[in-house]
Amino acid sequence: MIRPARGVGRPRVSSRETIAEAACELFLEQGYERTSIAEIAQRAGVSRSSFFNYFSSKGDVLWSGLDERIAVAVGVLGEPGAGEWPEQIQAVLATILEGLEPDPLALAFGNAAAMGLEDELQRESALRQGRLATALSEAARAAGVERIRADVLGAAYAVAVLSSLRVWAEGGAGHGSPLAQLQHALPRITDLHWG
Amino acid sequence: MIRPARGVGRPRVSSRETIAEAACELFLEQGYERTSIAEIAQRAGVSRSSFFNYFSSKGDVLWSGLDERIAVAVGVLGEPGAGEWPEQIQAVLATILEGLEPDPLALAFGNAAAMGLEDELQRESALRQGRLATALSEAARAAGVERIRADVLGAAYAVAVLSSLRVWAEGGAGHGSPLAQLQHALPRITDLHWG
DNA sequence: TCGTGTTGTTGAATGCAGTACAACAATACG
DNA sequence: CGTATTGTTGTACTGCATTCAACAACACGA
Repeated sequence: MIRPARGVGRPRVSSRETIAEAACELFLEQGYERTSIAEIAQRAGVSRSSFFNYFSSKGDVLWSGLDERIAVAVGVLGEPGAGEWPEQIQAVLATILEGLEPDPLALAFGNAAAMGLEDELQRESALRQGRLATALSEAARAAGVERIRADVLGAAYAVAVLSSLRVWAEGGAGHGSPLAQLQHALPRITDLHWG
Repeated sequence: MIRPARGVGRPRVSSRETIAEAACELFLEQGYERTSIAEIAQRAGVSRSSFFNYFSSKGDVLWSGLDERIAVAVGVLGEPGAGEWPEQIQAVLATILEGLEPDPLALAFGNAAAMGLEDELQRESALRQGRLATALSEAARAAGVERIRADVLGAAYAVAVLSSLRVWAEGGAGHGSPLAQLQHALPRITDLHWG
């Protein structure tokens, strides 16, 4: 994590927010692929080296926010007994989307065409979906659910989370909340627990 | 596509099979990440440039076989009326795994640890799963299924296909067939069509 | 036999992502 | 004022992927 500017050592000159803003501007102006890290750094007023002090990759600018939330959720799902009841699982999933504000990722979903991001988003979304699905499946299996059913369950929940996020972001990320979308989707999946 | 060696023009010196074999040898010896395209080309007896005449990337060596099958399936799913009945969808999915023989991808699944491929496989599997899921969801929606249910349905079917492939390959890819795995998984999902 | 068109091979050059690292700058603290 | 700590920067390097021009090997017809 990034330490506070005040304290020991040289204070930071920039911030994740500043760099992310510069990056998003460029993504909108000329597309994601056509924007190099060097350009982002230049617009943000730092060196290319420093970019990597704030983000580990270009994609990290878009995904770091969601990734942190997913990592927390995956951690919780790994604890014993986390997959016993549908309510438990659904509560964990809610924490992923809870209080989510418009961020670079939401902007990317909302302007995927302008940024030339359709493929990239599909690709990276699938990765997060897979991560979540795996954790969910393992939690379900630990609770005694048979493997294939657990896989289906995990995939269904994971797609619901990512879909909710996408729908919310495509709508402009100003109106409503991704949680509302999720609450609408979850009941359909609950049936899968028993069958 | 690659044209036959006999015909007009200079005949090919190598083949996808030759290069794929060289690549797999190196993957097993020293891992996937640690193997550069230059090394693969050298072992296969061609230049680095020529590698790209046969494969579009290092990952393509592993995935081109499955990608072609998925592309066909996605094309079929895009035709009108392709998602009307569960039997239709399941028949299309069967064509993806039908007659699949041990190939670089199966070898990779079976030796993921030795090749240091766990992350890469998770990542790339998720991408294919997402592609399939999208096509399936759209076919279901075209058949009148409500959106969220269609998404869940598509995700469930897609994970079943990829899981079947993985289970088969992890078992050595010699015994059984991935189709058998799929036949075992599909009935659990059929319920989702009606709810 | 000799062009000619077609196709495959090769090397060189380029741009970009990501990593490693050493030199240097700016702060707090004793 | 020295020292430890932390942030910034430039440089160099590896590797992926693309582009392009030059060249090589074949079939075919004149």
